[in-house]
Amino acid sequence: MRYWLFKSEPSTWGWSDQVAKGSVGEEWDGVRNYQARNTMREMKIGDLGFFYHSQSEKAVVGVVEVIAESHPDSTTDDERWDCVDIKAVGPFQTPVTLAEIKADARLAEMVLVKNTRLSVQPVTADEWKIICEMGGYS
DNA sequence: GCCAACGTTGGC
DNA sequence: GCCAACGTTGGC
Repeated sequence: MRYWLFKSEPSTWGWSDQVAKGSVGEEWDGVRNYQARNTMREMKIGDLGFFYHSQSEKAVVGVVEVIAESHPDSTTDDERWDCVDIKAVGPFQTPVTLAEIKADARLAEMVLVKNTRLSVQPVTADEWKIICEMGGYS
């Protein structure tokens, strides 16, 4: 079991949109970046991920689960682009902000901090645990 | 709204 | 194959 982070602008596709899809979930489509795509290709069904709101909010707001492994992105005919499907699992009691993450020395090596522009990222088991605790998620 | 960082494209 | 130009993302 591995852990990941999915970044989205809430105005385009937010946590509430993801929740509205329920257990059916939704494609994490629209990714046009090789590094992010390669990360998605490593995902397995049952892996968990953080759902992060970029732009105005800049916070981890909930947890999602991978429900379909990498497959062609239905929003393009370009066969270079794949994506996975995810469903919402549950919200954080308290969103964990980027500022809080940056303020915690244990999280200084997070991809979220080191490579701010990457939209799909790996998260280590330690980072996962720390952020879940910060968010009151169990 | 600005700007830095980064990825991609295209000319040579 | 290199590198300049350009476009996009995302934090501030």
